[in-house]
Amino acid sequence: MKKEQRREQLLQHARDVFAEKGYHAAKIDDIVAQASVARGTFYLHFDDKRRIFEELVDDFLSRISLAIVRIRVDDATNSPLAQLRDNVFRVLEVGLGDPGMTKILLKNAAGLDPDFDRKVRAFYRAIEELLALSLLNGQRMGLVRAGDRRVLGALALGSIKEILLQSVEGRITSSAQALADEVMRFLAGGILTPGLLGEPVARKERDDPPTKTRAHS
Amino acid sequence: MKKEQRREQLLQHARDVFAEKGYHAAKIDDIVAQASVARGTFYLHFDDKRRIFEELVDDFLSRISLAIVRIRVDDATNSPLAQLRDNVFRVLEVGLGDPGMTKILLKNAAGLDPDFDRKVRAFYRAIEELLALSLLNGQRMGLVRAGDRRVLGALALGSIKEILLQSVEGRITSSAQALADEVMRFLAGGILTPGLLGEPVARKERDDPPTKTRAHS
Amino acid sequence: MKKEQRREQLLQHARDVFAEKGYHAAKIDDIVAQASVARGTFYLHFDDKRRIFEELVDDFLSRISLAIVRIRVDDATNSPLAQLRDNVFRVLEVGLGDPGMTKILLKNAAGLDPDFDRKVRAFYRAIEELLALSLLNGQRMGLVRAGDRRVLGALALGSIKEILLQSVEGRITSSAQALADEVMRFLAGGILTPGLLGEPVARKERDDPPTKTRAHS
Amino acid sequence: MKKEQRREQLLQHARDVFAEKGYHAAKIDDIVAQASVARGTFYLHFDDKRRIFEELVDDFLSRISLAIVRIRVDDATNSPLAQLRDNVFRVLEVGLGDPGMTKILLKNAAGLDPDFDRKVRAFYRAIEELLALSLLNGQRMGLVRAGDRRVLGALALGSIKEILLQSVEGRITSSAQALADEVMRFLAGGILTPGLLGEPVARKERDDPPTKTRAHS
DNA sequence: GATGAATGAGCGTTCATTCAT
DNA sequence: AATGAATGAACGCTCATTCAT
Repeated sequence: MKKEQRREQLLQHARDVFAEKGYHAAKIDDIVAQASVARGTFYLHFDDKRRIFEELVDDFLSRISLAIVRIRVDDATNSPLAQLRDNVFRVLEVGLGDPGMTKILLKNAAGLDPDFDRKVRAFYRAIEELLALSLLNGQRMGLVRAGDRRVLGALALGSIKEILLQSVEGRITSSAQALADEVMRFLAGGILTPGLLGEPVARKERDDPPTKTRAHS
Repeated sequence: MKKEQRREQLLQHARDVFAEKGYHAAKIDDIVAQASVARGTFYLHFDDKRRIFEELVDDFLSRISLAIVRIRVDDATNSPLAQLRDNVFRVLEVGLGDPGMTKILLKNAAGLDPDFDRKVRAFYRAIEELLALSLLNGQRMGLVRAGDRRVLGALALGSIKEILLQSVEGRITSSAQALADEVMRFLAGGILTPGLLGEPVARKERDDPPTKTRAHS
Repeated sequence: MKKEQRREQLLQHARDVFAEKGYHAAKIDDIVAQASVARGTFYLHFDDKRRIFEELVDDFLSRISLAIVRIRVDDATNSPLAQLRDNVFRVLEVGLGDPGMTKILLKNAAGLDPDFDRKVRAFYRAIEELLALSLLNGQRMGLVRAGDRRVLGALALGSIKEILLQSVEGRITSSAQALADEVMRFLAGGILTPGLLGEPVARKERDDPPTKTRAHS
Repeated sequence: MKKEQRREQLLQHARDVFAEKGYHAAKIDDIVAQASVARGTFYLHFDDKRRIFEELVDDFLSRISLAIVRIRVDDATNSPLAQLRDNVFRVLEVGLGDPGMTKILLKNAAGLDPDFDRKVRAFYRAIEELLALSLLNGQRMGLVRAGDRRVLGALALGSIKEILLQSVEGRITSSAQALADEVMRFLAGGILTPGLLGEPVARKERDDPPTKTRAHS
């Protein structure tokens, strides 16, 4: 059990150092100094620098993944909307509960290591796929307005990511509950006073959205 | 200006290399190889690696800054809403016009260099301040619904950032125009069908938002 | 041309250091110190430690290989025996001409690096094959007495290797010419006074030597 | 003696590991893993890595030394030649009986450790001295032909070393008996058909051999 | 005696930066 | 201005050895 404790201790300290300095600026020396162990001890528990980071990221990503529960339309007690709100809440809760990893994942999303970059990219792809699918279902049920699901998904995802980022950087200090409510309010009605932009509701749902191709490369 | 050309050439190649490999994986050797000059030549034009990157970032950030025009309420020809839409459009246009820098700024937002981190942070702070101010004005004019301006700002900012990110990564392929419209639609009415969440409009504007303090550390 | 000189200089110094300390005890620092260049300079010319060593070994082995000329039975001016003697002489000459590499190859013949071990082994195998073949031809021509060619080859090869080893270690100080003569005398008549062991000449040549299998594992 | 058993067990496993991987590639971890003991246990029985290796080498060298019995001219039952043959046989027997140590001693003869290098060198010097002395006696008795005893000794020694090397590497598979006979045949008459090189017997014995000094350094 | 976690000196390698030509 | 060889600080990692339990 002692060994497992050391491991855990090193993981925590590593997380802190990575969060504070970023992957590249975080030296093995920083981690072991913070943990007050010798350099060799680190390699007793982890194969190399990349590995401990990967373990931290894997753990965090799986916690996020577990926080997202696929929405069930036949749930009697929780409406799809309530389930969506719960998902948002749980993701925010996980993120706020581990500010270090949240910061790393949101700010150092690439350029650390080819393998690692791929992993993070795959994670986001999965999220985006799930979102697109949920939005399609939402559209079919009349809960989500018409529009390109990729774009709608990006808009929603971006909102949540930024809320998380500013929270872990201390610029927003609300609770996960309050923020989840804010996000839901945002998704439900934007931030502008209703009626300003004409009638967005009138649009018909389309499976193939008429997105014009971009002009510039 | 032979010298100025060299400089410019190096800047372009450096941008490409940085965009492709990220700051740390981009070696001076890669840059000079792309530019077909000797290694020493690089240092004839730039003090060091950090500096050329900083110059690229500075240039990009100032182009973004120039794209954002403070909204004037007394503009006869353009409503505040139209001005907002123009801002969104121009920012998207700048971002899509320089996918390399956009990618770097959105994915490697930290951990490159202490000085550089500070600069990016300062840029975002400025944007956020401007946003908060604009939102306050919007609330006063009845254009923006009530709510914590920091949170509202983050929600809006995040949407745009994510749209940009997914665009430069090729997962969204609409034009800046179309995307600006989508963003405006989002800000105006969210993505959910109206009326689902009760009456969000009924809330009163509050300068001090009643955000509950977070439970977990 | 300057670069090639540096390379050559490093090769020479590396050879000396390797010869003096052996592969493992030879540190990059030793090599660069001996060459009076900075550590980085080494890596400007060679990929890594293994590589410079490999280059030295490859070069030496190919010089040895070139010294060995396949014996031609139809050579009018040089009898097969004279050709054999020339081969022995040239091999000794190459070995004595590069005592450092000779010492390394004869004393550190294994345990340096898996790739390198394989290379040396392959070299010796090739030599042994050539020897066995030459001995077969010699037997057919009546120049070589009957006996297991592998064993005969090993006996001859071992003599030459030991002569070389003791020469480069300073315990034997004769010239390559004199040593070649000694080796030929040895191959021709051993070291014992003739007639002591009965009639070794009476044996018949056998292609399949009757070597008893060993008793102990 | 529980402790003595442990020691012995570790020695055997260490010998196997050293033989398989060579001194440097053999890690303490490999040895204790083979022996199924904890790492600390190793240091309960041996001072350090060099020591256990030294012990193995010492043991092997002394077994070789014991196999070599000084030739007695006044032995009624065994002629000097028969005693020589017995020596060769016993050395081969010891070598073939411990292929691991034989391989190490013949292939990693240097570069392991300064102290150890010295010890091996001293052993070979002793062998060579003994050989030179025996050859002198042989010459005086008319059993050994004239010639530089150092060179003659090297030629004989090299033959035996190579036979051993190729045997433990599996390229020669004869028994120690058969190989001893082959070696004796070789020492008695070389490998060439008699009479090919003129009359080597005609030379007179000289205490100071007329070896020309080498031309190249 | 046995264990195995902890130690830390040491080394190979990288790469931004300098400078003689 | 241009070149590219040279520099050396810095860092990740290994592994023989120690020591508390």
